Amino acid sequence: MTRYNIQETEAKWRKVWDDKGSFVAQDDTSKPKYYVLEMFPYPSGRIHVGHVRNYSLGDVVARYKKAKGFNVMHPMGWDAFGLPAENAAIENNRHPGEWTYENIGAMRKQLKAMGLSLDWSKELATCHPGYYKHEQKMFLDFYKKGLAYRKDSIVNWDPVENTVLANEQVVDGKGWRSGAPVERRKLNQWFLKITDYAEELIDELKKLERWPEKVRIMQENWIGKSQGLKLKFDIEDFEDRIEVYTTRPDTIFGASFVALATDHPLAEKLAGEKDGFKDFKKQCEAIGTSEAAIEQAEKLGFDTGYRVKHPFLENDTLPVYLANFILMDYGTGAIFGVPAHDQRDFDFATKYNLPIKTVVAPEGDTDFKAEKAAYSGEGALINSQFLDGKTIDEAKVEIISRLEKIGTGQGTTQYRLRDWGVSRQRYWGCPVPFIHCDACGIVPVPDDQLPVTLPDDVSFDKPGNPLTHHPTWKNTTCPECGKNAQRETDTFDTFFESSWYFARYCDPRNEEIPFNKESAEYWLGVDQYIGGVEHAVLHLLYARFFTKAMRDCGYLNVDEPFTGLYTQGMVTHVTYQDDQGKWLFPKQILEGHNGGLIHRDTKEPVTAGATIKMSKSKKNVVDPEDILSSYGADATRLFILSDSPPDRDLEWTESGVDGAWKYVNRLYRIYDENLSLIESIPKDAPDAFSDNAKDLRRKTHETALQISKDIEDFHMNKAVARLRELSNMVEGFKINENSEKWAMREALEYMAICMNPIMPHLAEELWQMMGHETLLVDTSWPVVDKNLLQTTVVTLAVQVNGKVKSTIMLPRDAAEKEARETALANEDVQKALDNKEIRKFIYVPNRIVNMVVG
RNA sequence: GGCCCCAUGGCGGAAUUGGUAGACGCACACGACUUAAAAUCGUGAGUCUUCGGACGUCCCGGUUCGAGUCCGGGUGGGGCCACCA
Repeated sequence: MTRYNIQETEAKWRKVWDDKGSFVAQDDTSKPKYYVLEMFPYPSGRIHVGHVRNYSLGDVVARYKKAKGFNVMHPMGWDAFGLPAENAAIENNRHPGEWTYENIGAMRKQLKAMGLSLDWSKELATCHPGYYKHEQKMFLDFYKKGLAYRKDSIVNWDPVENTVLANEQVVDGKGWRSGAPVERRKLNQWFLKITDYAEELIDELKKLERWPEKVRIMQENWIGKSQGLKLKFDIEDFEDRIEVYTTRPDTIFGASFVALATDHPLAEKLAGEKDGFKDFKKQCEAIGTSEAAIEQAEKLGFDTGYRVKHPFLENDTLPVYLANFILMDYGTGAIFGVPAHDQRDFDFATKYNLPIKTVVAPEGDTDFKAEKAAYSGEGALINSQFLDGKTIDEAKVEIISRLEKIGTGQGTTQYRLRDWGVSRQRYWGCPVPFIHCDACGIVPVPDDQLPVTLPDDVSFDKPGNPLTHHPTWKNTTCPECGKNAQRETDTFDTFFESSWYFARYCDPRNEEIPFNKESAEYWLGVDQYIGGVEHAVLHLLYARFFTKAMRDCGYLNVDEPFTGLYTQGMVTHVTYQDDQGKWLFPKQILEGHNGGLIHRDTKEPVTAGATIKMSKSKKNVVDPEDILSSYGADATRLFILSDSPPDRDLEWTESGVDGAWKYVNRLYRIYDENLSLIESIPKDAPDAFSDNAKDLRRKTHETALQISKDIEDFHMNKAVARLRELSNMVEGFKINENSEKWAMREALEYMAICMNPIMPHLAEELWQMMGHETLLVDTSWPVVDKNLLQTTVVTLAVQVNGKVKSTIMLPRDAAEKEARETALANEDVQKALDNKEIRKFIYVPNRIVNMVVG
């Protein structure tokens, strides 16, 4: 018996595929195309188990679709700009670029060890000037189209690091690295007008049928479309009017105050001179930006002393407050407060002793009063003059139409979505291609001067943006007037690069064009995109927006980037701690003689804790490189695809990988032991098959069919189970005659092809062992003979009063009479019937018999 | 607080979409091989049982000849968003 040498064999086949260019995609319109893409990795230095899961899943799809006759493109690249490179530069005194490219080299090697069917000829890195050049041009085109603009905005500013922080980098109101309290600062920043596409982005979600419902709902909520009313209030003794936005215009008669955001343009005008205004503003700003702080924050108000006229109540006026809970960047930055029907307004009114007027009552309770809390449920209008008795929806329509008639209000659609701020005060990103000129203002960099490249000689010894500190880089001349001017030193948010890379794979080496338009229109949208659900909103929304913006700037005629999306679950692992509570790596753990866990070196006892997402801080991580080198790629892939459905969390266990490894070896043994038996069998099928052979053939064809269904549904765990069922049958199959030999060979061939998406190296090796001259990767998915699938005899359950009492054998599609006779002839059934009268006889052919007895 | 998802043996999970619950695997037990262990192979197992059966898919109720699956109510767990008017 030969032993299966995993390392050698796997390396051998990877080389063969590589030398033959088996996975290099060509534009070929004679075949249906299939574009498989996994979210590209950030080159942090090493791949982690999440990557292994992501790329194993994608590879199953890519290899399967190739076998199914599709022209498959399955490329890989690197999301190479980002903060970690700068942090590494600071810590190790290295250039971010050098660090990044070194990491790419290391990770490419790791990925290649997985035997993925990737087209490496299309590899790209977003930090390459040949990549970001096109991105700069794209931004200029967006600018021309009015999709990019500058405005003042409030940002999280770290006063120690001298930089803007993303919301995620603010922890408990402090900078994540400096620990300094974050300030809110107004900065002039670049924005992309994603809000222009709010309607289309929300509308086209409906068309993305092959996206998880969950992700579509998340995007829908994020965009947050709401129907409402904009309404202008006249202020007594003041020339301006206050415009408010509400989604509950029906409650207008319950309004008891109007409130403005503290940074509303009118705030200063109305209250600027008043005592205590400055203190009030300071108090509001002191409240942190963290969620916890906001939640605990008390409602604060400042009475401006002004009053507005109620649009329907002649002599009624409402006080105008400034309030800390009103957001300037949603709606109009002003509201009318209805304490009885909005909890925030209720809290505010209680605090400042404002009237609480109930105007909506639950059905059948017209005397209802919202006394302890706001009531936001269904009901009918009360205390509202001409609205009384109407439902909320009817009242909304009525109010909007009346106000539109008198011209003080207008029904509007509002979105929660904000424009995308893309400026970052960072070095390792794509420079924003603009020039600041004292005379001409903001001037785009001319096309022939692109790309604006990053300087190599940078230092990170001072906090803040190295581009600003660079002695010469920002000095340039104005393209319009020729005078001295300065470059923009901000770089783009790194979500910028990932918003269009899927198109760049269509001619990634071309420096002249961002992508080949014709080719991109052939390949896009991505038929199957796979990645973590954590990108459900940001990346996936930005990429959708970019695609539409590129379309409108004439780049390509595609509406949506990803027609199919799959979001995979996380990989978890048990945590380990020693007696001192120190976290330990799984590979530091051994099982002691008494069954308890001990430390591999110190032999001290160890406790196993919760199973949670792998994280470096809890040390519950395994290094894919260790796993790949000891178990090989096939076993690793098999394990990761085996038990858990891909959208759920996967618990990594050492015994699980071990089991997968055993199965790889077992499969090899099955083939090795059977090959000599079937060697001499002629290619042509025999005229007749034994029953035994027929059973195997049925299982073989059924398995091929099931596995293809399972893969198409992303039920990789089920596909593995089917494969194991077939191999179990093959293993126990006794060969007595030629037709059985023939069926055995067919089973082994089909099984190898079905194995290929999951364990490609082994499958290729077995294929060769069976004497095939061509490669398995170039072999088509097996043809399923539907005639073999149906058995002539079916086993079906016989129930008495809904409880299974026995099973009977019947010819397929047997008539009811025969079913009844066979069922009644059954001893167990007779016993259960106990001579009682059969009141009803139910027979569903090939499914079930059920008898109801009295 | 809002929106969404989930609940099946000791564990991960299957179940033809309303038709024999527990496929496939992990862990376990016993047996074979071995001086022994590992590896490998074989056998067993939802629970209780007076060995006739009875019960069983988080709990309560409903629809149905028949419910893990559908409907109503609850409990528990998870995810996303969150002062969005």
